[in-house]
Amino acid sequence: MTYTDAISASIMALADPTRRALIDRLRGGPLPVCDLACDLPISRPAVSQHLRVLSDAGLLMVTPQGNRRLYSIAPDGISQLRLYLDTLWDDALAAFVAAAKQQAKREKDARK
Amino acid sequence: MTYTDAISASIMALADPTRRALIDRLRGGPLPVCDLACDLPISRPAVSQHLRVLSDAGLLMVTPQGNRRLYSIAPDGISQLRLYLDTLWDDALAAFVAAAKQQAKREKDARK
DNA sequence: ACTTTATGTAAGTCACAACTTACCGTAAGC
DNA sequence: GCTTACGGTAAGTTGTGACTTACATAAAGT
Repeated sequence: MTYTDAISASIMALADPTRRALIDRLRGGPLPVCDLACDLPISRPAVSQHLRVLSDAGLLMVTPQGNRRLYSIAPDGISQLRLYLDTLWDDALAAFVAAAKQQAKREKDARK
Repeated sequence: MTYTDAISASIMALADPTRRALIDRLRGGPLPVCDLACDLPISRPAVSQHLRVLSDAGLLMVTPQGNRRLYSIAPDGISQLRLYLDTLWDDALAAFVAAAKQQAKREKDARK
């Protein structure tokens, strides 16, 4: 289960509101840093640092294009997170159903 | 899109490694605080605080049972996160495909 | 009734991460 | 070649959040 480390990095990267804003801004397609920074209330270096974190987590790709660097969402990174949540959801639901059954059984026994 | 705030709280709650450990520990079913705290390297109050954060984020449910409080994963909370990631993945994939097409077109034009 | 067990809350400490400014490359445009 | 956009890195500051210990509460056991 070494894959957990990648998941960990992804979730921690997405935890910051500014970084989620960046991700949401990239939903439409690739954008250069200046476009991302101009409508955020923080400095451009701060944006660069956030982009670094997101890239390291495997959530973003970079494609240098002449003078600029186009950032875009990496579907693979999102996919891994989805997978993690899917198994978590399965387990949670199974546990929920089991707990409900157990509760019903207890109530039935109590009525006797 | 007020739902983003709930998502925000969920992701930030899951960002902490200790809290993810708690969640993973609860995959099997409900557990009291002492069971959760005993195999973690931090104090029990710290665990209580983490459980509070997870509960506030809608990721955990509590069912008091006599002396103890049983914590369990709230499927609804996980479900909301899954939904968020699903739309994000859809957008990311669409953007990826669009970018690939655009790239192919550029290369075709360049060959002429 | 008293003690023990299980848990939450308060207050204070400390490390870290999210900023800032300053600086350094590198590709375009004139 | 110089200047101007674009963007990453370095170093320093600071707010926040993850701990700690100490205390409070409430149900169970004896």
